[in-house]
Amino acid sequence: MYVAVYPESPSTALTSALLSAGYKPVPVTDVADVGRKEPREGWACAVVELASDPDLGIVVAGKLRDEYDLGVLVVVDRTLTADLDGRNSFDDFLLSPVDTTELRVRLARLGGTSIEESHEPVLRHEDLELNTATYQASLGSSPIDLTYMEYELLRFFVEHPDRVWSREQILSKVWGYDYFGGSRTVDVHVRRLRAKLGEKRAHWITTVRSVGYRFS
Amino acid sequence: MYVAVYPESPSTALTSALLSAGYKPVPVTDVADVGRKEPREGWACAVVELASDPDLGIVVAGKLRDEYDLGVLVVVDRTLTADLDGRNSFDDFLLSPVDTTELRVRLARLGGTSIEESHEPVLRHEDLELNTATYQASLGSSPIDLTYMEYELLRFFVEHPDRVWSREQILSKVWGYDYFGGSRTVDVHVRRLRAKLGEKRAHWITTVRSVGYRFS
DNA sequence: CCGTTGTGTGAACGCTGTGTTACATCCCGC
DNA sequence: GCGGGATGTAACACAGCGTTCACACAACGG
Repeated sequence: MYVAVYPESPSTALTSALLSAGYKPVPVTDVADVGRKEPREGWACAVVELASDPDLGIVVAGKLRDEYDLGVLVVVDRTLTADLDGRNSFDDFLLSPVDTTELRVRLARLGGTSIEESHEPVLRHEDLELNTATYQASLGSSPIDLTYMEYELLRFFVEHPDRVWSREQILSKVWGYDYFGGSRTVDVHVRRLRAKLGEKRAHWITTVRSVGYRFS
Repeated sequence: MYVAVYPESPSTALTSALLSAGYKPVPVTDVADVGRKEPREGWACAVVELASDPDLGIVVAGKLRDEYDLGVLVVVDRTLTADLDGRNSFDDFLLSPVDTTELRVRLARLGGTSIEESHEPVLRHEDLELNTATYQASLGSSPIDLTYMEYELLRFFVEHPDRVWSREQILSKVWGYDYFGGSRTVDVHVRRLRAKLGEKRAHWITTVRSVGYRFS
């Protein structure tokens, strides 16, 4: 995980914090240097330390983000925090003295799954996707049409895989604690789910005889 | 600029920092309380303090973001920072003790993104245009005549597409959180909207049976 | 091999949720 | 106050869906 660090001579505190967080800091002298020194696997993100020339640092941050499409974390002295107000040329910032754990978490948020994706509450299982915000489901690229109870049941399974659930447990968890109905209801819905999942994926729901069902 | 603050009894340090940053903190007891106490102008964002029960706080943060579409800032004790790693149920975080300036900048960054959108006087969806300044709507080049409630409902949908909204959520967001009326009201207005949108575009509003409506 | 028990499957039933219409009420300009 | 449009509410019909039933089949033990 290589991280481009500007300016060329970052504080030793920042460098050691980056190292102990598991990153390899690479100092760069200017924006173009980021292109020249880019490692084969690419940059994880960039860190810009605002020190002697805060305004220049802000500009560099913007260029790194716009021209190189990097996530940019700005490290700012506590006394200069107000300078960041209204700026949007960086993705996140951090006050110095740097807290190593905070640095690690913020870099992980930058580098990890993009913010857009993480905004969507999507449950996945292999090529199945359940978008809990839109109540839409899809297998691979093709959407599948699930009724309300089918969706709720499948969501329960995806959220609680790899263990056996009795029909009574499933009824109380999916249909509600106060539900009184025959346990065969679960059977029928499981069957319909299997049918809609298709032959290849029907075995995701395993019958455990005289116990219940398991999803995996 | 109202800010929903969870849990109900936030630390005095946080409260005073919010006040001196120019925000009005409103303590909420739980997720549903956010709907009940929502001011007319809406929330600027939400702040969740992780204290006695960090896991619960994380869950609440996620619900505030997903169900109420709020920007969520989490305040975490330095010793608990690592708990945030890998979590994505919030938009930003802040270490305590709270630095007032840092708080102000981070809240501005949170609110700023949504303000940008709402500052645009014209909302669009495909060939639909809603001019929020003049309260006029048009499909392609032909203007359509919407009543006040129709306009407000359509605006809500255009501003919050691609997710399901329950009738209760729509009522509280469009009609006002203190509105008590039958949820069939929503049905009827949705129907009127569909009629005015025309046959070709009526499906923009999808019925999600036993859940609500989705605009996309 | 048979009897029992548990599960898959298809069809039928009944109910809930929704679309739709009609009507009552409210609001505002005249 | 009157008229007309906008909005809320009630009533009804229907489609979709969940539940139940009946039966066939599979699994298991003796």
